[in-house]
Amino acid sequence: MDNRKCTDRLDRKGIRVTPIRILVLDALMKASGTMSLADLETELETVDKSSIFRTLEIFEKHHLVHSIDDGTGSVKFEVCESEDDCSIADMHTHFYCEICHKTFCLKDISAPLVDLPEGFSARSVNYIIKGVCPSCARG
Amino acid sequence: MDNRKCTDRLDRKGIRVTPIRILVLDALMKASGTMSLADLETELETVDKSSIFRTLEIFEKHHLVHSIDDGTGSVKFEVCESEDDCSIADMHTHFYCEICHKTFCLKDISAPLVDLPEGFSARSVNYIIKGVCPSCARG
DNA sequence: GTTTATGCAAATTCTTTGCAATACT
DNA sequence: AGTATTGCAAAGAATTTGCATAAAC
Repeated sequence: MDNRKCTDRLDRKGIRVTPIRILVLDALMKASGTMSLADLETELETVDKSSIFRTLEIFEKHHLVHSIDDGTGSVKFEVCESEDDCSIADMHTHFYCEICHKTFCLKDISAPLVDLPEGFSARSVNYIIKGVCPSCARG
Repeated sequence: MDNRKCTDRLDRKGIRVTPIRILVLDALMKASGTMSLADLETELETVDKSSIFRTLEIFEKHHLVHSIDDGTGSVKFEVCESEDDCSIADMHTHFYCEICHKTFCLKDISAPLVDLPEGFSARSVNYIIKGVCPSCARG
């Protein structure tokens, strides 16, 4: 576990460093894709669900992670790409496979932002494409 | 209530017509925006939650309605625009106001569809922009 | 010593299912 | 008669909160 990296990042965000916060952040940073609260609970056996929940709440408020709702009924979390802020430009496309029920982060594809009618102002974008992933299409 | 219009539409989709299905479809067609199961439950006092749920399930399977997950924790439903099918091209942009917690259908703005990497095939798109709506921005 | 974080348990909310009763064909 | 639909009740799943304990400043 890269304790140092996590500690630094928490520090820079002005989030007080605690063992649990390091564990949660580390798990998220190591994750290949997104993680749900349940995923984190499974991975961090020793840590209580509510602690993880509140940790994620803090992380999100400080724009260290963002949440993605892929329509599966459980919200997914992901560490923000850019260190400084989690802007709209930072949001990328997600793909949900209806066969294997996995959510893929297509980090190279940023979420499109359409022009909104007069008066609407955007703060974040949730862009999920659902369909069949390559490995499910094969087999 | 425009009984006739609902009956016709159900017929054309090959969905057996029942009083409840007419009620649910009518409520959805009259709605200015999207409706959650809870919204429908409130509006159709006499009808049980589970009946509405199963009705929506059937409607969705027959592409008469589609569901939108706006990340609020309750799935919203909406009658498909095109009579025939509810294709990707049919999906439009939704806007969720973080102040008043309302979901707006921007029917004129179709949901963008990015190019996916080799192997991924898209079946539907969920595109939600979150921010502040005109009336909340004002007051 | 006061504030903040954590764990446990339980409440809430939303969704889904089992089953008996009813209505339709 | 036999199938499909509905209501009631309750199960499930995910999220959220209250409160007491423990840790940090």
